[in-house]
Amino acid sequence: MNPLNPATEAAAATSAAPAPQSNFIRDIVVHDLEINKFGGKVQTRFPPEPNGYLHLGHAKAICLNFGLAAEFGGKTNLRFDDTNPEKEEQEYVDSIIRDVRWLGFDWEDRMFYASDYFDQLYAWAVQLIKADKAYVDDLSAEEIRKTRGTLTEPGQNSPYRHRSVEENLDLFERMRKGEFPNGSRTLRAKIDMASPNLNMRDPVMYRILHAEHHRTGNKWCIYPLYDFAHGQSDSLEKVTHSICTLEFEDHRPLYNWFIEQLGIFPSQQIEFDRLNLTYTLLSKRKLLQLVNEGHVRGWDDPRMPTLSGVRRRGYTPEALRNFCNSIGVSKTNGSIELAMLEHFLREDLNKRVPRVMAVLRPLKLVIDNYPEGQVEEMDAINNPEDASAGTRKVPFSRVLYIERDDFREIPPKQFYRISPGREVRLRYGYFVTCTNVVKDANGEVVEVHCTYDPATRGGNAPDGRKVKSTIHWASAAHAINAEVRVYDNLFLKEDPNDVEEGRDWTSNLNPNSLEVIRDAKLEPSLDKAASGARYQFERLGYFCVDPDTKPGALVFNRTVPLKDTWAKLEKRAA
RNA sequence: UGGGCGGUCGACUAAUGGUAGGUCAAGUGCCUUUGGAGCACUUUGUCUAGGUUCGAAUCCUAGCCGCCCAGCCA
Repeated sequence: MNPLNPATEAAAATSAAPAPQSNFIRDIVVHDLEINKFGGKVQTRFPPEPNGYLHLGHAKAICLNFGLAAEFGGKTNLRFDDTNPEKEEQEYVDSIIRDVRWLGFDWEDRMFYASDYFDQLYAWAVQLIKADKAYVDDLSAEEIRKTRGTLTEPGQNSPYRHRSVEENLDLFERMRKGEFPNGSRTLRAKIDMASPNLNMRDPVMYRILHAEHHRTGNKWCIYPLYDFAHGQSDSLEKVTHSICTLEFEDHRPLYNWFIEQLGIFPSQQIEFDRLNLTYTLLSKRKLLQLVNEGHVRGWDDPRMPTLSGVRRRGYTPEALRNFCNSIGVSKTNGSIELAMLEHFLREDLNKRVPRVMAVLRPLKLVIDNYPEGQVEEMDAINNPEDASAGTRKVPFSRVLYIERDDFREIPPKQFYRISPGREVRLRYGYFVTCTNVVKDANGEVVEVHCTYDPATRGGNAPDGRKVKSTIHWASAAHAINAEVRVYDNLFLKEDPNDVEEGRDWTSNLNPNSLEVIRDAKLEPSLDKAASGARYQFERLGYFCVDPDTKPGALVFNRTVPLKDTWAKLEKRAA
């Protein structure tokens, strides 16, 4: 068997990925190419702030940026937008690098940091001061807020707006030298305090922050804000199409204003809709809160929508890419059903992952007429979707474990599994007919007894008789024990932010998002399963080996259950 | 309320003045040694009202609804 694990992933054949469908950004690129807008070049970038772990929303942005450039022979840079030393950390940089690589993208030698450009940005600020387009303001944060105006009223000019160029130059230089405390002064662009776009009301370009930066250390005590760093960083990297999310639409006029005033390469900002997924929160701030408040075990908790979380859960990069390429890109705010993501996950796993038998909630099945002490090695197919995956042997004996759910003393309508008097097939084993059950003092069934038909070895009856269902099993004497972590949605509501007055989104957390099963019974071929290896537990779902696994103590995560027609029928009947 | 941006099957997304199509979901049937997978079929849609036009999802006008913006966050 060749279970897929992360180590061999890069070498694994990429499943037939749907070609990214047309979208409005691609159309713009095609058009720009036609009119030779950027000399026939396409340059994009993925610009995360290293203040948290990447999540599925970032996967969409990554696929879009790298996909677009690749399609048109361009390049994509990885750039860390690290202009706020108070929130950024090396740990996050490292995780981002790991995650983008894992998703399958390569920025070659083009890994940059906004902090690489601090000297240039400073020089540009000086240039704007000299052009009387920027000034040092002594107003406090509070005062700036008060004089900014409101959505309907214009703001008022700062009393410091008309300082001389010389004084501004001097003050800005002294800000840089560290002569002033945090918050005492800012550098502001001189635009228009009456603009209907609040971003144009003399936005702050630099603030004083006596804080150590994860890369520049204590070199700086003033740091540029996003608006004074992002566009120029794009420009320096000759980014042709600067793709960002919708909330930056209002910033585009400012983005363009700085580029025009500075007379630098005119990168073009294009905004698209953020990814929203049902039953999922995609906000770094809230994910951080989940981690900090201990609602999950960490950024890579398999219930987290972070890339490290879904990786640990058993998602494949291929599934994620196929999903991202299929959901489209637009400007409408919507929410994609989680079922869509899971579809692409199952589609990929189904084709590539070996099948194996595992019993999660064991119930003893005794075959009364099977010879005591006899063991047969049954042939089992590793992957019916892939003949090259071959076969394996699975030991069969008199006492087996079956799934508790596969037995009903009184079978409901349409329940085809084991119940008294009914014949079913044990996968790769024999036909067995349930004869009676043993109950404990509480009346709970603890043992199911049956007889087998020796003529049906392997699972076929020579007389051609059919059976309604096939049951998976594990030989009691040979099964290995494992812990299995079964996950459900982290949130109870489709929209986790949908809360009644006075409550917050954490009240929508699903208290049963994790169920730990400690005594699952697995077929013995799994005893050497390596961390990260993925399997389909037949009839149950896809599972992968968690890194918590220790020698002799296997731990599996349920990646996603198989579609379950019976569960659906049962639910509908209820 | 000022500004910006949106509204196409249940969800997502195409159609760029000329047959409203695809994927997911849902349903029906076939097939099946996984009630898995696969195959076939089916249901449901252009926010509203006017207008332009031979012809409008697309253009115009007026509404309605939703999202974003008042950080020295990004």
